[in-house]
Order: sequence, then structure tokens, then C-alpha cells
Amino acid sequence: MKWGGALGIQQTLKAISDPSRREILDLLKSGGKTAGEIGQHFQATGATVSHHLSVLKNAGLIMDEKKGKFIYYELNMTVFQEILSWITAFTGGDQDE
Amino acid sequence: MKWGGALGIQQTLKAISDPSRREILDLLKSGGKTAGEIGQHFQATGATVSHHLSVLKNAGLIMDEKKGKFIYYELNMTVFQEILSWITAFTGGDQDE
DNA sequence: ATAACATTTAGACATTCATCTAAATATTAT
DNA sequence: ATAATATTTAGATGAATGTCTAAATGTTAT
Repeated sequence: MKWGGALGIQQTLKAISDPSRREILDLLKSGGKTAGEIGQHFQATGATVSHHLSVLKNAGLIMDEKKGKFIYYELNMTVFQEILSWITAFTGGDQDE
Repeated sequence: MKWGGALGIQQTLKAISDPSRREILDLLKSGGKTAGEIGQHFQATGATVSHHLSVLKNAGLIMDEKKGKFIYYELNMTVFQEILSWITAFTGGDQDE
């Protein structure tokens, strides 16, 4: 299945509308991290963090890579372009035409 | 009270995470419209549309202007800049520097 | 095999949210 | 004043969502 289409923008915007998830994205700006490392920055349970990671992953905002005992998460920049396009359509940018 | 600050991004992203509200924003791209005109494009009740307009207004995404019996709504582009900044922080764009 | 560690999944719970109907407010016309 | 029109507000309801605890899965070390 290929995300990033018309259905994708909804999932993406929903994903970034939660503060915890945005904080996760901010964390990943400085490089890939394991679920555990990410969880250390929050008071929330590991299960909660895992859920947020799952939402971000389904939205295509992050990717995961299994490395032995750990799972590394990292940003997937390409999806941000979609939001960018949606927004610039308002700010006078005729990017889609 | 002045919106558009650190608190604002949350409200803004929440506001645009709803499909109906994004449709309203799209409608307003072609110019200001009354609540009634906006409502005609939806199956939803006038009350529902009014609620969405209220959310968009609180987020600073639209502005209203009373003209006699009608209330005109129009886009407030400036707030989109805030989202733009947030996003470009990920896409490697150094737009703010 | 057993224990320890890393992460996810399942199920429950409380809150938020989109939507509706009905009533309220405000403006214009008769 | 009364009626008609435009829009919002109030209150209710069902669905979606963030969070938790407990259990399950998968991996490495003893």
C-alpha cells in the first residue's frame, strides 16, 4: 500500500495534531532513536509511547528499522512535503498549478 | 488576547485536522462567504457548520465581519505562516534564518 | 531452557469531539 | 409589533482518542 495520496493528508494532519507526537518528531530531528530512548523523554508509559509511534508510522511520518533487540525510529521527511503543499496553496503559493 | 503564539500551533493543527474544516478553508480560497453560503456546500446542519467556523476562528485561521443580516467569513493567511514554519523545520528548509 | 530486556498488543476507562435537534439572539421587512 | 431570515448557543449522544495496566512477542545472555 502506498501512502501519501489524497487519503494521506488526513492521517498526517491527525498525527501531528497531538502534542506528544510532535514532541517525538522534534526528538527525531537530531537523529534516529530507539523506542526506549524516545520513551525516556516522556512521563507516559512505554505502551503509550508505542501507540504514538504506531500512529506516526501509519501516517508515514517516521520509519522503523529493527536492529537486534531494539527498534530504531527515524523521520521520513518526504511526507512533510505533502503538508507543505497543502499549506502553500493558501499562502498564495501556486505550487500545484 | 493575541493568538499565533506558542499555544496557537496546537489549536491551529487541531483545527485543520478535520476534513470538513479543511473543506471550509478551501471554499474560502475563492473569497469571503457568509455562513449560509458556506453551509450550502455541506450536508451538515447549520449548527454544525457554525461550530466548525467557531473552531477555525478561535484558531485564527479565519476572520468574521458582520454585515447587516449576514456574517462574512474570510481566510486569515497570516496564521498559515506559523504552520509553514513548523513544517519547514523538518524538511531541512532554513526558512526562518 | 531460563532469565532479563525491549517493545508491542489487548482490553478498559475517561475525555474530547463532531454532530444533531431545539431554542435563543439579532437583523431586516411588512 | 410581527414575521421572516441568518446565525449562534445549549444540551444530548455516539464515536474517536489518549492513556493506563497486564499480558504477549521477540531478542540476547547465562
